[in-house]
Amino acid sequence: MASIDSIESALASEGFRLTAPRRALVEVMQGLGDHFMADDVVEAAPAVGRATVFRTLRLLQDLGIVCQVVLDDGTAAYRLASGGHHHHLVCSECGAVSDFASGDLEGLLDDIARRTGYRVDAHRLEVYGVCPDCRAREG
Amino acid sequence: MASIDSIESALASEGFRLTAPRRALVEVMQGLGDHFMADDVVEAAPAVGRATVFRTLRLLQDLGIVCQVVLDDGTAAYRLASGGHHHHLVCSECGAVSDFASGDLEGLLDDIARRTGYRVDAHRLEVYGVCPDCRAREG
DNA sequence: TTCTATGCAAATGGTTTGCAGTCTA
DNA sequence: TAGACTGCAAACCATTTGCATAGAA
Repeated sequence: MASIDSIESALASEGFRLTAPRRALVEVMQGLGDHFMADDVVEAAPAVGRATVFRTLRLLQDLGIVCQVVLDDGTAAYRLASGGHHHHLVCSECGAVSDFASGDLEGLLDDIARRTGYRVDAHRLEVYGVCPDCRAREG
Repeated sequence: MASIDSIESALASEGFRLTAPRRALVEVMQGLGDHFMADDVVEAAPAVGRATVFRTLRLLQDLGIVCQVVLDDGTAAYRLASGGHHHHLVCSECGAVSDFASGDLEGLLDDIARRTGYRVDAHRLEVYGVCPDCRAREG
């Protein structure tokens, strides 16, 4: 999870400032756990206006500080990005979201490019299952 | 692309009927190409009520006849499913959506399961790039 | 002082729901 | 005739926008 300082410099490098409301929002997001909806942030930061929450989420997403997770049911949630390219592992039982990187996917994408003639630029992989904790709980 | 007949039996096997509006919607979707938004269907089928379009899309999605495509920008579109598990290849230039199956991904998922302790049940992979036609057009 | 950022409230857009009427087995 | 299905319109909900104000360089 990115530190406030690194977020501040990421903003600065694009000409944006880490204002008080933005700082408050980042802190709230850090407290919200591994994923959250826009509305969770709105509720957890009552001092910050709704519009600012959405504007900030979009800004942070553009900067790669926040990323989207597509859940099981197709709805989207947000998450503080762990940095670098990664994929999400979503637990269908408890909703936990964690991430993983996978170099192995690159070979697969090369293969797809070769077979289809596409130039492959980006991808999105979400994996759904049951996390170790939930598996243990269920025996 | 599934035929009307196969869709009718898929519906029947779950106790649903292929009514006239539903048939009209499927025909409209077939004419809409490789992907479409709910609203495209609403506009292309003026004789069918908006609510029926949404109810039918959901029904067909539950039956696996229609699938969701998550586009580049995170918005979701629909598509008549090609049957079986597959992934989507989305062209960022022209928006074309095609699909591909990939057995190679299974090994990768096994590996993820092994490393994380998750029981992996499902996944969603969307690949974004530029299709051969667009690449040719741009030289 | 100038430009960015904010808050509020209203507008928007897509999706769902309530309900009375229609169709079909 | 009973149950599934439909259309319409209203309700809903999340997100965006307009605009006047506040704040930082």
